[in-house]
Amino acid sequence: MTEQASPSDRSVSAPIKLLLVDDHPLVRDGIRARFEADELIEVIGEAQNGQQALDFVSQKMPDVVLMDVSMPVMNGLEATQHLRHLYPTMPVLILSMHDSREYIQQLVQTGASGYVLKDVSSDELVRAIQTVYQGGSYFSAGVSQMLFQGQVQASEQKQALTPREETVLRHLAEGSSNKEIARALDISVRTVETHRQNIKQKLDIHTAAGLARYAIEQGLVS
Amino acid sequence: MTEQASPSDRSVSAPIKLLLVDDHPLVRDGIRARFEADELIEVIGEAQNGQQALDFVSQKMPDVVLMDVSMPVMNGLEATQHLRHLYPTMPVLILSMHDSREYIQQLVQTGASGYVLKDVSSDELVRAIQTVYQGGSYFSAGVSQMLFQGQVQASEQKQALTPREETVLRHLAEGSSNKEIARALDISVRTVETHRQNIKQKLDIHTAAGLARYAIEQGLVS
DNA sequence: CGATCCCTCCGTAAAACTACGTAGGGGTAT
DNA sequence: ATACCCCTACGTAGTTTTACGGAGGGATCG
Repeated sequence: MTEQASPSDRSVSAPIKLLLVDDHPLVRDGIRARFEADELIEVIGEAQNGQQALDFVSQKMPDVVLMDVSMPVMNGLEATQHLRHLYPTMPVLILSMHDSREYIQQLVQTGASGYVLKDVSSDELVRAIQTVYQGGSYFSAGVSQMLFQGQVQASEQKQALTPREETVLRHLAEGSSNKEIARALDISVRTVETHRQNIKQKLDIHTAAGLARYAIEQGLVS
Repeated sequence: MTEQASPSDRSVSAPIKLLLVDDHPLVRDGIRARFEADELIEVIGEAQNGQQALDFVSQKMPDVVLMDVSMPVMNGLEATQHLRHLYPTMPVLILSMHDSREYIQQLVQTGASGYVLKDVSSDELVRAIQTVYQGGSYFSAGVSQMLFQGQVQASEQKQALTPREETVLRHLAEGSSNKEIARALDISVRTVETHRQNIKQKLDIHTAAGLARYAIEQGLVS
């Protein structure tokens, strides 16, 4: 009978206060609609990008943040980093379409409490939210496998790209050749090649197409 | 007082029967939830991919098909082509995340009655459905501009890829080299090269990264 | 049957990319 | 000042991709 809602008496007291972060109104509407009839979860706010999410959290503290990854202005990865820094205990559940390993690992290392793919059912989403609210971790089927596959060597290698490398990668992913990138950035082709080498080594990707794919998944282009 | 519902008396008789085609349960749930309270539109079925959509349409004729583009098994473009062929008058409203020109033009030329981006509001989606049901066309803001920009020269060039070419492109966009693709498909490296050449020529793209980007935009991968 | 398209494979040559190394200059942190 | 990282650039070598050409077998359609 305390005022403070603790995980164990959640179902009989206040619902879980959820902040919804996704740039697609349709997706937000959908999730909101699903939770409207649900007494365990209450959507107390929506945000269209990471920046709005941070603003909202600073005003009304939600219990859980449900976060899309690819968004304009500030993407889910950055937003999660900030959130983790500002509110270390606030659970962030990632809602994403992508199931690539590098992607997920990066987010988990950043501090996400869970990761669900957008092809989950509503019911599974509810379970995931409840789980992270109670301090646990939740990962969709398939996601967890990937995490534990290459965890050992992956945890220390995945290095962040330097700003310049990111620029080169962006151009590359748009379909430019080394020569074109060199012209655009006004540097030598050899330098572009060097950057490309370093990128490939850091990401452990070995084809131009693979790099393009990675860049797009990261939201670096288009 | 006729049994047959005509566009003009829609609001006082039977609601618009809608088929929902999207591979993400969350999106389907969301749209369905939005229309549950709406008496003008009734979701009479859902499909996770183009094949299922065709199957459903052949059994229960919906008034409008709301179709996502990037889906496994059979994507929205193919499905729309088939639908247009089988049921020339059935309105197909495309619901997509992508706003690239080639993309939209291809779909419109295929026979889609409308094209809305996934960042529309629910209300706009309702208007779009009503519009195409009544025989009109509906395009999100921004989309229509693109359509009329480069309409002239674009209408005759963009050739469709053959199934085999699409398969090769898919592998390529996942980051595989020609050698790896050849092994995977059990064909010669030279054949893969030929396919790649033909793809590049058809799409007028000249780098592996560009092809990967195109494939991802088309929803061929991940 | 002829025409056409698709898939398969090859030759040749140039261009681009990959892989590994080295290295100087500039900035920054300790 | 020393160490470290980033950006720049080059050498060399091998591999892959790009670009152009031709060609045979199989399926389909008129």
